[in-house]
This record gives sequence, C-alpha cells and structure tokens, in this order.
Amino acid sequence: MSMQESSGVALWRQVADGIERGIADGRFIAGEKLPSEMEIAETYRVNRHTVRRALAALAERGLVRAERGSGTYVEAQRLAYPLHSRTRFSEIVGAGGHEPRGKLIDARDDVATREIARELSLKIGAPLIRIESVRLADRTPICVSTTWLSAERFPDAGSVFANVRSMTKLLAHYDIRDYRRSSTRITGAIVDATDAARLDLTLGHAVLVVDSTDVDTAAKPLLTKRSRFAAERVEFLIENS
Amino acid sequence: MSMQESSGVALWRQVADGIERGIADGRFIAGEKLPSEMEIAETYRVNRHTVRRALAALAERGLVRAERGSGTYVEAQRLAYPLHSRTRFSEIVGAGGHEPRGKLIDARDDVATREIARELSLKIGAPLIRIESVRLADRTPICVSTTWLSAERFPDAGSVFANVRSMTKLLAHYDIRDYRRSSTRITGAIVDATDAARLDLTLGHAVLVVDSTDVDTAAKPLLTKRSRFAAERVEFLIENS
DNA sequence: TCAAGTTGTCTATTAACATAGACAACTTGA
DNA sequence: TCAAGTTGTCTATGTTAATAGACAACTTGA
Repeated sequence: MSMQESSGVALWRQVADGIERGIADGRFIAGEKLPSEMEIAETYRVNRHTVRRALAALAERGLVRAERGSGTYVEAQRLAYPLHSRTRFSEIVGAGGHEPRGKLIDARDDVATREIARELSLKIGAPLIRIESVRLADRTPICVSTTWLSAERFPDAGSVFANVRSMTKLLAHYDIRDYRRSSTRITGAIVDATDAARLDLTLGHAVLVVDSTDVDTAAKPLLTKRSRFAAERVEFLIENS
Repeated sequence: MSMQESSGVALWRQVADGIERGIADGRFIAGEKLPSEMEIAETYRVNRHTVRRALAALAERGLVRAERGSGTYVEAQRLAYPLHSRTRFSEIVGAGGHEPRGKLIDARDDVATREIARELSLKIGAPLIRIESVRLADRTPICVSTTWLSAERFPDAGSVFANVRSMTKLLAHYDIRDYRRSSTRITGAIVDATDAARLDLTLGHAVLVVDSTDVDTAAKPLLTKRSRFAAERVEFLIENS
C-alpha cells in the first residue's frame, strides 16, 4: 500500500550516504557517538534494521565502530591531504593514524602522447609503462591513479610495483632515494563507471582530478600521473608559502 | 552462488545512469537509435529485463522513446543553457523544443542576511519572501531555486507564484514588464539530500550553483536567487561579448 | 513475401530489501 | 544495585530486484 516510486537506490544505502556525508562535512566528529539506531531510524523515517544495515556497511569500511550497550562511534574523518613538494601518500595517511594500502590494478606498455612526452622530457611515441593503481586508507579507497614512467629508465616497473605497492618504494628500487613534486594541477569532474567501481562510489559522484609530475633532486622528471580522488573523502590543504 | 557484494544501487539504476551519461556527453545523439536491448544487456553483463527496467525509467522522463520492432531512440540531450542578461528559463527550454514547467515547493517569510541585503539594496533584517521552486523541461527536473524578494514590494509573492509558476509572470503581475540579469556567479558543489530528492538525483551527484540577481530597467534590484542545476543535464554557454 | 531482428508481455524462480516484534547482552549513570 | 538505554540476534512476512525462458507483435531490408 506504500505506492512509493522506487529510485533504484536502496534505503540502507541512502542512510549510509547521509551518515558518511555527516562525517565528511564535520557534523559528526571522530570519536563522538552517533545518534542511537532508533534516533537515526526516526530521522530517516526508516526501520531500525535498515539503519543497522547502513551502519554495518560503514563499519566494514572502518568509518564507524559499534559498542554494544553504549553506542556507535565515529572512527574516521575526511582525510586532510596537504599538497606540497614532498607529498607522499603513505606518509600523509600514516600521519592521520590510518594504514596506507596500495593495490595494483593493471600495468601495461604504452607510448608517450604529446602531453606526457612534454612532462617527462621524452619524445612523442617513446615507450612507457602505464600503471593503474588504487590507494586506500585502512579499508576506504581514497584515489585511483594512472602513472606513466619511461620504460627505458624503469624496466619491469609494473612487476616491481606489484611487489612493493608504493611509488616511493618503486623509485627506491631504482636507487632513487629522494624526489619531489614539480607540478600539480587540480580540476573537478564526475566519476566515470570504471573509477566509480574502484573507489566504491555510486555513479555521478564528484572526483578531484590531480595531474602531477615528480622529479629527482636534479629536477629531472621521473614519472607523471593523473589521480582521481573521491571528493568526499579528502580535503586538500595548500600551505601558505 | 554469485557472492557479489551489494552496493545498494539497483543494477537497473546503474544501467540507466550509464545510458543517461552517454546521452549527456554526446555518445548517443538525439534522434539516433540506441543499441538493442540485447546488446545493452551484453555490454553491462545483465539480463535483458534489467535493461528494460532502465529504459522504462528513462522513457518515463522523456529521455528515450521505444518503437516496437524497430528500436529505442534518443529523445532529449543535455540542455544548452545560454547565460546572458536576458536569461529566461521558459524561453531557453521552449527554444530547445521542450515544455517548461515550474513547481512551487515552499514559500515563507524570511529576513535579509547581510549578503541578501546587499544584493537587494535593503537593510539587514528587512522582511523577505523566500520561494523554493523546481523547474523542469518536460518531465526532467533541471534545477531547484531559492528566490528572495522584498516582502514590502511584492506582498503575497508566494501565492502569486503558486498560480503562475514562472518568475517572469510573477513580475508581470506587479507590472514589471522587463528585467535583466545583473550578476551571475557560478560554483560547483555536491548535491545535498533535499535537493537530490527534488532533482531526482542520487546522493553525491554534482550540481552547478548559480547565484544571480535580477534588476529592472532602472537597474533597481528585484530579486536574488540561488539555483542548483543538475550538472549532467545542462551545459552553460557564455557568449563571446 | 519472408527471414532476421526488434520491442512487448507473459510465467516462474531466487536473492536482496524492508518492515515488524521480541528478547538477549551489555553499558551507563543515578 | 538497578533502571534506562544501547547494540546484537533471532523469527517472520511482504515487496522489490534480477534472472531465465518463451512467444507475440511489429519493423526492416533483401
């Protein structure tokens, strides 16, 4: 007798999205107690079991933690991501008390387009290795990256990355102990279907697209990449120079 | 035996979103035939009935039209929305061959904040009427707007708008035959839960936030408003002055 | 005309979603 | 200690989502 038109998005998912948004925009602070399941159920006009389904999904990603008899507590918040010349994903995530993880999606040969050739100081058509990877904080995907490296300078970069799962460690494998970010460009976009699945987002969410190039201490380009960050999970900080 | 973890977004909705995105970004052109239901089912690795559910949802919004024995055809495309000083929603939509519709959500008294007082040349705390409305092209919601008008100059603006359902006609009711846009500011954001429901979007979609003020022929401010456009349904055009 | 391909409409089955109620297990503060 | 409040788990029921197969109704092009 409900006659409610279906939106195709499960109620529990709508509730989970709402709570995640509350955590992301600071209405719920890390460490604080969420409203009780009954209260959440009332505000969303939904059954308590539906709320439990939503909280379970958030708990599985490590965003909240339930304590029997007491309440459900916020674990994580939007990740503060400072952008400076020594940006290191693992350090940023680790400093926030989270465990950084990396996962190789795909590595294959490619050739340099005009843009990439310019960034890497190579000729157009030069052989490249293209690495698709996803980076996570605990169990929450933060961003997916497409990284291009010279195939001549970094042979077997794909299999090396598959082992170390960190760009810093990959470069260390080639005896590059230090590097820095030479350029960063940020734009916004809507997530495409492929990235949506990798970031565990529904279609249409916003992503922050970051194009960046890393160089060695002699300012020689090492790699260039395009990263897509789940907009609601990070907050870029630009230091006042 | 599938063991696939549920995302909380129905498959048919994912397919519908994908096709809508294809129409929005021009992969499918208005008037053209879509791939057959079987082909779509194969590309999304989904049952034909699931595709039919997706197409039915799009057809109900007037985005596609099915012809038995022949195929399914694209009806509408992303709405081209020129931004100029004489921007009129009804004219823009009508020029695109669509039927403009307006719907009053809510009208209530309000008082001027500092920003609104400045835009309308009123004092802070001056009495206002705040109108929440949604505007559609055919059956597709395009944007929701919050409009503020001086309560002294436009008494009963809420009930007038409820009847005429057009800002142009509302102003005509107060003998204002002509007006123009004095300022426009565009930003981007993620849709909030309230707007998402009104725009028939899922949570997290991008909206274009347009702040604008309309003035009469003597440059005296009439109304100011904040509109949120469903980003995937419009394309703002800035004319080269 | 006819075969191939397309959309429309049935039936049937399984899994996921959502609601409802009851009670257990546990924490907290008075 | 104890009452109130919280999360955890169980059973039960109805609805929606998704798949599967079959065939009708229709269009198109050879």
